[in-house]
Amino acid sequence: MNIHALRLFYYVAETGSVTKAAAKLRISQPAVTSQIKKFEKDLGLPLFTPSGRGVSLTPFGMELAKQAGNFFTYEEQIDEFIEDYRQGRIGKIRIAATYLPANFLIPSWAARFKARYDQIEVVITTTNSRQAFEQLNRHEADVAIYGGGLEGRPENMDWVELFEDELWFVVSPSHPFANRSVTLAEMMKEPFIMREEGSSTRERLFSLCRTYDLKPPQVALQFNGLNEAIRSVMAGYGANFVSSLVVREYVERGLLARVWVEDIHLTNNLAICTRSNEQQPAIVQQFIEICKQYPTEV
Amino acid sequence: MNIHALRLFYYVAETGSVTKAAAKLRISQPAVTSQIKKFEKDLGLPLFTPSGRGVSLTPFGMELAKQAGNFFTYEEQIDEFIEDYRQGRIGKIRIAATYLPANFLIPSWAARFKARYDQIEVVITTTNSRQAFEQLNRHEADVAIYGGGLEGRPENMDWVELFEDELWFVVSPSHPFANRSVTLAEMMKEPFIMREEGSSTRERLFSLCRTYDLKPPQVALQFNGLNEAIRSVMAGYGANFVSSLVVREYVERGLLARVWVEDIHLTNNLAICTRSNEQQPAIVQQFIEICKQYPTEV
DNA sequence: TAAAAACATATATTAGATTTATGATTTCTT
DNA sequence: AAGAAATCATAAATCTAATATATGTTTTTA
Repeated sequence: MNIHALRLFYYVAETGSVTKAAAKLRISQPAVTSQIKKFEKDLGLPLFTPSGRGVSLTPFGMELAKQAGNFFTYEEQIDEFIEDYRQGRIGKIRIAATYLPANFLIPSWAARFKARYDQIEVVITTTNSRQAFEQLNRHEADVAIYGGGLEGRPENMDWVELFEDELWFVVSPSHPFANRSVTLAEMMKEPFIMREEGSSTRERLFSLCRTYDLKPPQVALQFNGLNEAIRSVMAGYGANFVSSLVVREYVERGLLARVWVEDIHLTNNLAICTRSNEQQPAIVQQFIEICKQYPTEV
Repeated sequence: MNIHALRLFYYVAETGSVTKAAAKLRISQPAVTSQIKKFEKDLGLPLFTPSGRGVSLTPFGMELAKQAGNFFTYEEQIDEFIEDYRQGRIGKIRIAATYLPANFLIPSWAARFKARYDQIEVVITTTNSRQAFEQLNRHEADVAIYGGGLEGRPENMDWVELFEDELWFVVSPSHPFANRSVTLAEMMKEPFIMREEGSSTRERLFSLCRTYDLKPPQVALQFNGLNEAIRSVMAGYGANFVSSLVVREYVERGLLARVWVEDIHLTNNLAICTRSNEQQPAIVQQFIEICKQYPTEV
């Protein structure tokens, strides 16, 4: 494919105008026009249609512009990689993670990694799971670390499963349900401390209610962070449904108490995810090795 | 970044030899050497070190080769995407249609089309005939499917005629005119169930009255849908003037009755319309083929 | 209706990639 | 060990392809 032509096309698609694209590229307008025309002829498909005194994209053009966008983003990443190397900053690893791993797992992995590769920059971005995969797809991240259900995992990814982690119902130790066994219906009558929308645990609790045809619990308080939510549970403001990894220590120290809800056994599947059919840089492979070696050491 | 140079570099890295890379690329060996040298100078980092009478990669070269491999794999994927689109394996077809075809013809065509090209998105917009052509002109639709008179068809369009369809006067079976032959003047004294303004059948009935210098019929009821209008005719609220395609089944089942109006034989011409002097994408051609093959199979 | 804006086309120019010819170094062969 | 073969490097000439300049066409705006 003619990448030069693809690039000019992409600029036109982005700016919506041949003239503007030419200005941005600092070349003449006819240079852009002729490249686009030739490109369309090569492809055998039209990219633009006249629209007033400008142009607008065909459906195919729109799709191609998206692809081109990702492609040139990747090109930029390679440039950055080269620049890092030239500057002697041997490298960088960019991790997109959901809340749980970012707060409870990555800190120890990153520390171990840094101890061995102290020159390597480790950049961690915390997002929800959808955005994590989008970042990976757009080559804005090298790996995604994901804790959640098995459903809804994207196709074009390689998965390295780390471990399974139980989801627990927890309340304050002074709560009547503390260390008792109750039905799901009873549990759902309690007020809950909730995380923000997009939290996979929140979604799973709600879908659990739909499955068993129960009214979702009342939302006592809502927090945009896991620690804050847990602190609020300890203070007795409501119940929570949360990864055992996060609360085990609190339960052991008697600051939180489990509630055994009959027949409900959900797990979070923790996994490291990379784009499939791709050769990963050595440092990325090294990082994944460390994660596999010390999966749960907090 | 110089992608051309990156490509030559990648071939050398893959084959492990400048000469072999040149042979694979079908260019001369000095062409490859000079590009690599220039690339190394641009980057400010060496990619190869001499090794015997050949070359071998530096650590940086190895990492860059991985990145380049992924990058060119992505390029190939874009090529495949383009090829898929060109072959009509993926894509979108946007159909602007008038009421009759959108309700009575396109459903079966679209089903057949989808069965063969399940990756293709089919978007159907129902409008009146004028707007259908405007959409086509503005490149907001790929084809227009039009049922109506031959007059008033825009110039700059290519037409594929599908079939002719008689327009019938119909009444409820208990109506005194049922299965009888009457004059146009007599027919026009009956109250009519009318479609909304902009309906081409409505327009043609009114222009028929003008032609024969008759007062237009009284409007018994007006509906914004064809099915609703027909149901109202069956219930005996008035007469209608409608495509035989729509009512044939009702007439055969004795739910509606024709009225033969002397010397009046109007037809709807059903046609598929595309912008002329344009090469249509393969999928659009395929869709038109299906329409031609099964014109009236409801 | 004239002016301005935006894209298209034709021709000329220029940048840069390739070829050809040849040199330098290393390895293989006998 | 010497000559042949293989491999990469360099220099000059050639050729391809992208760009610039000038101008035309269409559409919108004043």
